Amino acid sequence: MSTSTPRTPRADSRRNFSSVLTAARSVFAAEGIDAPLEDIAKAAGVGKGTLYRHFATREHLLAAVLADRWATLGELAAELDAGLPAPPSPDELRAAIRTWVSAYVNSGHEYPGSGAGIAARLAAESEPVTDACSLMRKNFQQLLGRGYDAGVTRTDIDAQEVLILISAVTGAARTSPVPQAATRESRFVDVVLAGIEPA
Amino acid sequence: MSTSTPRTPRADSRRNFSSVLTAARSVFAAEGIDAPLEDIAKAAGVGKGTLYRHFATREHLLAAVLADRWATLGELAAELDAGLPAPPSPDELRAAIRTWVSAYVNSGHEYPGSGAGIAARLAAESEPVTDACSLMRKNFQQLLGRGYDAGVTRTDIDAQEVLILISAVTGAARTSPVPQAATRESRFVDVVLAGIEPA
DNA sequence: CAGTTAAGTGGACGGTGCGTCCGCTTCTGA
DNA sequence: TCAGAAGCGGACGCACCGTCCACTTAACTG
Repeated sequence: MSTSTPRTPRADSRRNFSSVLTAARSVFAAEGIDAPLEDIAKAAGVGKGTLYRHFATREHLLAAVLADRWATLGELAAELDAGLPAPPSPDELRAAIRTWVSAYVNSGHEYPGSGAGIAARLAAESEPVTDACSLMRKNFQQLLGRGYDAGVTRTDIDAQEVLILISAVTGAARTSPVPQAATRESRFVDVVLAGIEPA
Repeated sequence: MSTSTPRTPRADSRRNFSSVLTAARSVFAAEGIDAPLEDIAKAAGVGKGTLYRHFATREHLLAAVLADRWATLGELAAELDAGLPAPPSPDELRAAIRTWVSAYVNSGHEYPGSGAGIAARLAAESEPVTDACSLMRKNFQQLLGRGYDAGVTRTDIDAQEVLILISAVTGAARTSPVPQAATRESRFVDVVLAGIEPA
């Protein structure tokens, strides 16, 4: 009796939860992560109040939307790490890191505005967002750790900070006019990848 | 008669223009570059309409506020360039570039939020802002050009892009919780400076 | 298979900031 | 001194946010 009552949520509640999540994915994809929450509620066929009941803030909703994408990236990091030979050569490590970062960058294309937005939230340690990416970060940190050992990565930059750097520069690159945007993004990522190697 | 009438503006108009500009400086400094324009109008003792009459958008006002700071940075770039020995050594060039970039970063501390904001506007080629920094950019590009020659700077990254990169990463760093913010900023700047050197 | 009730809903509401518009005021040049 | 152009500034309509609460409805109970 002293323990909390875990009561399973009502059926309509669960239904609305996933309606909102689904709607959020498509609205964020179409209008960017700053889209009015009201649009999402409307798309989900629920009221604003219901949306807020399930996701206390935009952060929470955004984190929920990103969570599974980030889970996938977490797995990729683990796989890349596992796929590395016993003592990996510097070039193999660089390649693995670059591969992962590219995947991270590509995954960011789906939701406009996510670059700068994520950078800011990661840097600010926004609870819901950092929680949602904690596993991914842990696995990428693992990979990065092998970079430290092999001397291909600065030891004063950790996984979280690489994510911030990459998100920030891709975010900026993507606000550029279309002709430049794509090439800028890849050059900016290059700059960061080169920059996180030891001097 | 076919030519336009250049009529000098009325006295109250000029007065209000500078009141708004002064107010904008202090409000932007105190509340960040996203401060409500109404606050600035109030601080200047004018109505919102008057503010908009003089500065059509937030961009224009922001650009006007930043203009003289950027002029100073433009001069610094020219001086650093002029102060370089006839054939500068790579290290001398690196030092000059680093010095200028540090000055740029420090100047950004005055207005909270300017990092990410400027990065986005520079990348998006926001008219008023890119105009305001065109001289600074030109002079810094000059310095960077000598970097290309000396082989200490990637030739596929220009001055504009260095500004974007630096603004983006410092912007992110500054949203970090205070304990980390300062050290993060300097490490992030280091990463970019290292990253813009040729592979 | 009602009846009860707590969980859940959703839209109305108040608040903030934006940018525009236009009736009124003030400067300026004749 | 006065006419009229230039400039002023606050009221207005719009968009979005996040909260609140009267109503609905799913889920347990006898």
